[in-house]
Amino acid sequence: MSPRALATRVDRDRMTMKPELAALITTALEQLVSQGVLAGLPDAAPQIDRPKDPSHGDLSCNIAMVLAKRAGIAPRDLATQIIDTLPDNTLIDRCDIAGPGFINFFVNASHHTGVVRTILESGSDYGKSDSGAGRQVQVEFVSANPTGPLHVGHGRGAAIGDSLSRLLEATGWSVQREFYYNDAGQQINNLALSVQARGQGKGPDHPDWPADGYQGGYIEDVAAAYMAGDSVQAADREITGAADLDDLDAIREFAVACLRREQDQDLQAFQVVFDKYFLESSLYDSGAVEETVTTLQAAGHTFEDQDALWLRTTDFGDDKDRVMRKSEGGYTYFVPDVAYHHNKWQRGYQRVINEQGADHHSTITRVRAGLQGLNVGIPEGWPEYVLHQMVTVMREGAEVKLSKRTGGYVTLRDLIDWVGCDATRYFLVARAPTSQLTFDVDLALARSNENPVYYIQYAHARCVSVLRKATEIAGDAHVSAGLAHLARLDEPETLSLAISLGRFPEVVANAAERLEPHDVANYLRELAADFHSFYNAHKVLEGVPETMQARLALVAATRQVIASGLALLGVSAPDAM
RNA sequence: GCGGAAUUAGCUCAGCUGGAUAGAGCGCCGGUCUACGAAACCGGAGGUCGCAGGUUCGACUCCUGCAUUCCGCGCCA
Repeated sequence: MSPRALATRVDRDRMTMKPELAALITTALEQLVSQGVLAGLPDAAPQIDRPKDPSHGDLSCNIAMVLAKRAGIAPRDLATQIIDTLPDNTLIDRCDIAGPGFINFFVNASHHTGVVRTILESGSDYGKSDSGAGRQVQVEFVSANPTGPLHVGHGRGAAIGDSLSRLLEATGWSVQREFYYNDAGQQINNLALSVQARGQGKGPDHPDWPADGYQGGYIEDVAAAYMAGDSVQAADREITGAADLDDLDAIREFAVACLRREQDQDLQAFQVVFDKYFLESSLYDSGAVEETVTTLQAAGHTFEDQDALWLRTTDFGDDKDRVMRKSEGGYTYFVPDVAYHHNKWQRGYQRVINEQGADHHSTITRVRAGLQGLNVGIPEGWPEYVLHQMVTVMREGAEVKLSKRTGGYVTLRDLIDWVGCDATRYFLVARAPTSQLTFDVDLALARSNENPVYYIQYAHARCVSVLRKATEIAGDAHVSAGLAHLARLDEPETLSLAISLGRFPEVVANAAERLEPHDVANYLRELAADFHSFYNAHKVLEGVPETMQARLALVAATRQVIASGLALLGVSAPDAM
């Protein structure tokens, strides 16, 4: 029977250990309050930790120390009273009081091994929760300008943003992934001028080369395609090169289509899919930009100075006021930005997360200020931001600064070509976004446990290999049969693997809550290590049948959790390597 | 100068809303296959958590100051 088939069984109590214990302790505290020992309950639920040292039990609680002072009782004495008052239960085998007043709980082994049943019954649903309750959240990420191929920074944004989206989905949110296309600003004119210049045979060294022209080799490709009358499929329409170097509008349209297509192909190779592409130009077409300006003026947050129109962002915490409309008449970028975010709000997204490079940090205050100025009820901290720091690429001990395609920055495509999609995604998401990231190409290519991607994927392949072998020996009934013998999973390596499997729902919930997907990457590394230790210590396909069956069930559960965890990172879980 | 981020073992990094003797991989030293995949495992050495104060039962974690590195600071996006 497959794990899928098992999932039809009665839905078990999926409550994890921490809240279960917290409830027991709260009951005890209520009892102590009614006995007059305590004056009242604490404000928050008791804090339950997993101690690092196994001799401190499976779970520990500091509540006695927290309440001791207010109760006028020594922490250790209060701990004793809490333990004595704890209701009867099957979760806890015994408790200790340790150090200054920690209560250490030793969980009944059947609760550890029982997770195997839960995992096999839940299948890919194991680890998911519904804390999001189906609420909508929009995640905007990548949002690169269509002026060149995606660089490694966009890659990091793509990896983090997509993984965040997956985490939010796993915790019950309804997620919309959006890409904002800056197709209307000055940089697009520079793009068109650059293509025009290339079409005229000029290079960056030519005296008439545009001032802020794009110098990458890809511009030559675009110019050549334009002159050859090639057709480019971009989003919903097809653009054909007009081959007319005087028609700047035609060049612009064609060039944007070319680069947009290239970015789409990069994202496809990176396994990232967006629900919506939002075009900046549409904000001008719909009048939303004008409307934003009018609204801000009407609200009295603007002033004119030196022929320019300014927004008094200092009223909303900015360190200086910002120009909205330049003296030459055009708008600065942040006006459409405000209009865009207002549009998100109007679309009903009460929660919006923007994932961007930290070099855009200064826009946060500005955009939020503009939104506050609109006075339409948008909360001060809206939208949320996740900022990632820079990525540098190392290869053979030296920083890589050049890319063939761009002549400059290293592209996402370069990384995918060098190390593959899986390794690229893993490495770009495995560090805290706030940390600068060094992408070591040689490490990502290594096929040993110095490379976490292969280490984790290898653990998955090993699981599959053992399960396959077991099926060859005696069909596929072993796994389900093992559920009756989980008590045999009692060796230290086996139990610690089971305990790690039991942590998965906490890890997912916590990573989603904190918007930090790298927690999942770290967890998987540890889980794989636990599995490899178990695997080396105990032969699965030997010994008495009941033990073998129980271990097979454990292996099947491990395979499921590794696969589910990797899926949250957008990394594949191969059956063989 | 202002704002943001960072500073933990030789290297690359974890450290969950403050919790017990600060963890992992690599590298280094030493072990484990007539094989359920050794792409693995086991053991050892290695740290004043940038510095100095403060908060408290308790600080890598919170607060203040300082130092260093990175990123922003345009009528660019």
